[in-house]
Parts: sequence; C-alpha cells; structure tokens
Amino acid sequence: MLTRTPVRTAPTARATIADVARQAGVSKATVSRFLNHRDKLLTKGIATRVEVAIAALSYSPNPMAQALKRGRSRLIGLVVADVSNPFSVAVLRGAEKACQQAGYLLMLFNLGNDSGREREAIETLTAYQVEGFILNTLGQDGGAAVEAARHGKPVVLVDRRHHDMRADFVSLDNADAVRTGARHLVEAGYRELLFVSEPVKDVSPREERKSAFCRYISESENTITNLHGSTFESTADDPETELSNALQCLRQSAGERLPGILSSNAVVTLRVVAAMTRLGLRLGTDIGLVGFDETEWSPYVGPGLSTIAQPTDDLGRIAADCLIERLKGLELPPRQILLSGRLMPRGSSVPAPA
Amino acid sequence: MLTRTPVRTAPTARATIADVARQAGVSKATVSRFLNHRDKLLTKGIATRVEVAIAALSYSPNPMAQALKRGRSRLIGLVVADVSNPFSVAVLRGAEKACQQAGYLLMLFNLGNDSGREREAIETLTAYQVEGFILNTLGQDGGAAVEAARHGKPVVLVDRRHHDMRADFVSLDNADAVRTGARHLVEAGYRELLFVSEPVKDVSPREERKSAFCRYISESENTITNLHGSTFESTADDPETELSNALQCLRQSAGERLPGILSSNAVVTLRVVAAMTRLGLRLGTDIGLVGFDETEWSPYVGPGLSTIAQPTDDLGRIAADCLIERLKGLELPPRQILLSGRLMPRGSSVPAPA
DNA sequence: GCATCCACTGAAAACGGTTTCAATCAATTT
DNA sequence: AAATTGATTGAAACCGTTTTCAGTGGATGC
Repeated sequence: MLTRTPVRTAPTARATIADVARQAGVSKATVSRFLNHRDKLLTKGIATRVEVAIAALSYSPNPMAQALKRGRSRLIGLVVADVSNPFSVAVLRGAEKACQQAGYLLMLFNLGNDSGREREAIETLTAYQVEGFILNTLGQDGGAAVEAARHGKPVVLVDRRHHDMRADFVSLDNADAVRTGARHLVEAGYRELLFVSEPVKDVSPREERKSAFCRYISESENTITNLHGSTFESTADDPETELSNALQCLRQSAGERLPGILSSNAVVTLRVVAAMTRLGLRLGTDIGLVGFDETEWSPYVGPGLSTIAQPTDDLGRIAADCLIERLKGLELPPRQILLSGRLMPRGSSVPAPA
Repeated sequence: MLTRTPVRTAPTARATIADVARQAGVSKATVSRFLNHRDKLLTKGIATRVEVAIAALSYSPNPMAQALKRGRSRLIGLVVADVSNPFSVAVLRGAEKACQQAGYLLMLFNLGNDSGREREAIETLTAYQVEGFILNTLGQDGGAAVEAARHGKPVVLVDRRHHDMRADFVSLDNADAVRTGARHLVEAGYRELLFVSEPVKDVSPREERKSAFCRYISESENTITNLHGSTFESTADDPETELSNALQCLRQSAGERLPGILSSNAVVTLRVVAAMTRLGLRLGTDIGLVGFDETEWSPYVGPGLSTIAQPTDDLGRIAADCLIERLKGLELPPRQILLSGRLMPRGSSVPAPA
C-alpha cells in the first residue's frame, strides 16, 4: 500500500512541532525549549539533533499558535487616515522599518478618510491580538482610541493628538513650522498672508497650525508694517470654487501688498495650485505659496513649490520605537516628541522671477 | 476578601467563549454553533440567551484561535514592491476595499524595492497563515512566488508577471497602452521618439512596454515619414546625469524633427522632468512627453503632464476578487485579465504653446 | 404503551504551540 | 556507599476556538 504523496499539487502541510519532535526522537517540550531559549537548557547532542530535524523539515513555528498561547502576537496595528496621503505613506515606511528590525509585523488598516470606520479599525485589530497601536486617525471618534488603551494595549499617536488620552504623541512641531513658513513669506516680501486649511474643527494638527498662524500674525503686526493675515477653511462641498473666490478676495484686500499663502498640507497645496492655474495667476509673482509636506514632485510644479518638509521617516520610526519600548514593559509617563520641519524654499515664494 | 477589579488600568481581558457559555448557562459548543450557523441549529430560547450573553460581555471571537482550529485565517497577504510608488498604493486601496467587503483583512508586506526580501515576505506571510497572496513584486526571485503556490495557496499576480507560474494575472494592457501613447506623440507632431525606462531585464511590464514600443516603431516607420525611435534604460548608478546626456543626444539626432519621450512610469517621468528643467528645456515645446501613471499632480507640472492613466483601482479590486473566488474553492485555469489605460493629453505633448 | 427516530445540546478532543511539574540520572556531599 | 543535589528531559495541561461523538429529551410509529 503505497502512500506516495502526490507530486503535483503537494498540499505540503507545514511541519508542526510534533513532527520535529518525532523526527528528532524527543518531546515537543524539548523542541520548544530549543527554539525559545536556544540551547541554554539543552545538552549539546540533543540540541543538534533538534537542529537538524528542524532543518530537514524546514520547520518554522506557527505564529498563530504562539500568539494564542503566549498572548503575544508580534503584530502591531497601524491605523492610517488615508493611504493616498503621501504623509501617511511616509510614516508607514518609517514605522515598518523599525518594526521589522524588532521582529514585529505591521497590520495596516486604512480608514480611507472615512471617520466612521475608526472604531471598526481598532476593534478588528484588537481582535487579531495586535500588541499595540500606532494611530494616525481622523480624531473624530476619540472614544475608539481610548477604548484601545483601556484594553491595556499601548498606543502611540502620530500627527493627530487626542487630548483626553494619556499616550505617547509623535508629531511635527507645528507651531514652530508655521512660524518658519510665515516668516519666510514675510522675509520674501509678502504682506497679505492667508492660511488655507481643510476643516479645522477637532483635527489637532490643523487646529495647531491655524492658531499658530494667528498668533504669529498678531505678534508681528506691530513690528512689521503693513502685515495682515487671515485664514480660510474649505468646507467639504465644493472646495474648488470656494477657494477660487477666496483667492480673488485675497488679491482685492491685498491692494498694494503682495499676497502670500500658507497651505496646511499637500492636498490643499495642490488645490491652491489648481485654483491659481484656473485664474491664470502666476505662483510667486502674483501670489506667494508655501505648503506643508514635501513631495518628490514639489520641485517641478510651476517654478517649484516652496514647502515645509516633515521628517516623516523619523516620525514613523520614532513612533514605532516608542511603541516597542512600551511593549518591552517600560512604564513611562506619556511622552510628547516634537520634531522640527525643514523649509525648502523654491520659486513659489519668490516675488520677482529670475 | 474583596476582589474588586482595579478601575484605573483595568486590563479588561477579552471575554472568551467560555465566559459567554458560563454567563448563558450553556456549553461552549452551543455558543460556537450560535456564532457559526447562526440559529439554524438552536432552540429559540437558547439562541436568545446566548445572544444577550454575547452582547453583555461584548464578546467577539479570537481570530487567532479560529485560524488555528479552522486552518483559515481570513487574512490575505499583499506583497508590494514599493509603497512609495503611487501605483502600488492605488492598487492597495482597490484590493483593500474588495477584501473588506468579503470579510478579509489585508496583511501588507512592503519590499521597499529590496528584491532580496521577496522570499522573506512570502515566508513571513505564510507563517501568519494568510490564505492567499496578491503579489506585486520585483520579480527578481521567481522561486519565492512559486514556493507560495506550492504551499497550495492561491496567488494573484498584479502588474508583474512570472512566466513560469500558473497563476491569475491582472495588469494594464501594456502593448495597447504603449501604442496609444506613441501614436498620440506622433499625431501631435513628434517624430524622434525615445522610450525611457528603468532597467528592463526580468521586470515584465518594462519588457512588455519596451518591446511594444519597438514594435510600434518598426510597424509605423514605413507609413509615417521621418519617424524614428530609440530606447534608453537608466542604470542604477547615476540616473540623473545619464538621462541628461540621453536627452542631449536625442535633440542632436532629432535634427529638424521634434523629439518626444514616452516614459515608463511616474518615477521615470519625474526624472525626465528634472533633467529637462536642468537643461532649460521646455516641456512640449522642446521635447514632448507622455508618461505612464496618472497622479494628482500631473496637471500642474509644467504645462501639465500628458499621462497614460492606469485603472489602478480596478486592478486592485479585480485582483482581490480573483483571489477571493479561488479561496471559495473555485477551480479555474489561470486567467489573464488586461485592462486598458486611458490617455490624458495635456500640455507636455503640445508642440506649440497656446 | 413501548420502540424508533429526530432534533438539540453537552463533553471532549483537536489545532500547534508554551509552560508547569514531575521524573530521571549523573555528579557531588558526607 | 547512601543521600542530596542539580541539570535535563518528558508528560500533561493550557491558550480559545471548532467539531465529532454521544446523550438527552420529546414526538412519532406501531
């Protein structure tokens, strides 16, 4: 009675620890010990026997089973507001690198800008026993994140702050970055400043940037003659035409002064560019522009877009490192880590073209 | 002896099926039956008792345990060549949507353009018991993918083909897209055509695009007077200066004829733009440009970049759907699904500026 | 009125690991 | 030489599910 395994579609069931044990002529416990405590506990002879058996069957332990028994899954949940946002992707890459080094795997949940799914994301991820969270969420549903923390799982917030929550927070130093950007516009000669953002309410970085902008204006109005500033938030409806109108207004109220815009992220920047293109306005010459978020295309839009580059890679890496520290059991008070941005001056903030 | 659970850091262990069973006064089996076969098998009374118990404890089953027992994890592995490539992200979004609808979760593994990790990715993902793969890999290590298939797990290839592998393949119709792009350049008046790509060897879409380009040229040389075509591959070393030189050559050999470029993806397109900027060449006027991959910034670079838009969302969704069909047990011969691209004509392929 | 059947339900085994506990055996102590 | 010790190893329990198998009960057939 031949039991030749079919060669073609060999289902090739993964070898289990029991198989290895049998092959090596030892118990499952011994194999497990070999794997987890290397050979600290085992006799040389036995250890090598196990070793060759493992190699022969090309065995690797089933993480699900390990997770089940240990209660640790070596999984980290990453919730991202929108994968199509370059900022999110950059953070993802940084986090991924750090996780890989520490032997963790990232489980991605993309909200796709649908704030309703925030809670769902966290529940799904907890169900899969992720050991901790890196959250870059919309922040509409603060409760969801708190829920996660209540499950005893460490949480690191990136970019979006949740005030009611005691968790590590990693972000750009928004206040400083706004000052840098605004000051740059002023130094370049722009005096009628406009801060453009998506709806600010309840989204922490937007709030911070807006209020930092207002603060900068009111602080500088005295020392810098003719300086004036205002803000504009697009509503969800029809950002295109709204924005066009806002730009026209800006030029009106500017009068003699040069108008300049500080835009709150890459998406908004692109909208501003679109509106200006439609109105036939020249970047830099007619309206100055500095935008948050550096991208690989920034140098090539118009005369080059001046941006405030976020250290996205570091943000992601540091977030992951923070989380991993906590997973190792370190009990620290919640930290707040602010990294500073870097101004990338280009043509869009140069009044007179070369 | 009070055993009040501490209110502050309540570790709030997740309720298990045993807890529910106890609460409802039934056996674990009954609870499990309620969950899996809804109430087909249960008495009305018992069913509701279980139902309220589940609600009361806000119980949800542990997918790890389920995976362990069932051998099915409801996980799909997505291997991506490079998350910072907008194409990959777009595919990811499409796939994600489809998976979510079917109750699967995506497990992302980003190669970060490091072809060495292809095998590692697949092994890690298999270890986590993913039920199938969507692969958008570098294709350098074909063996790795074959390995996955040998484990009996269904595989869907996106964009990158592995010839030796019998698996579903979802991709842009490259030959057609190249023809569309090249024909567009010709119709706009460009006659000295250059196809620019990253290293072609062993990367299927690049090979297909290049050979389609060559085929188009040789087919059209007879009917279109003065048409001439060539190709350029950047090596890894210093693509910037190499490309600059190539452009100079192109202009030389063009002579009277207008030179036009077909670039093989968004990264390359940006490099071309960079090189032209450095050389002070005007898009469209001095050299025409059509590039693969539509992005949200394409309209705003220079006079607008003409692109060939891939139906990325569909690619991802269809890939996921194919995979899910297989997971349902459908035994079909490997399919090949080619979607056509859409030309987005803009200023970069208009010889005389308006 | 008793055997048969069917529909529900519970006990227990299994999935693939880890860990506790007890057992073995050689080496050391007295 | 017998007792104590310590280092290795194996058996079994356990993690949270699903599933088989058997048992209970009432309803039905004669």
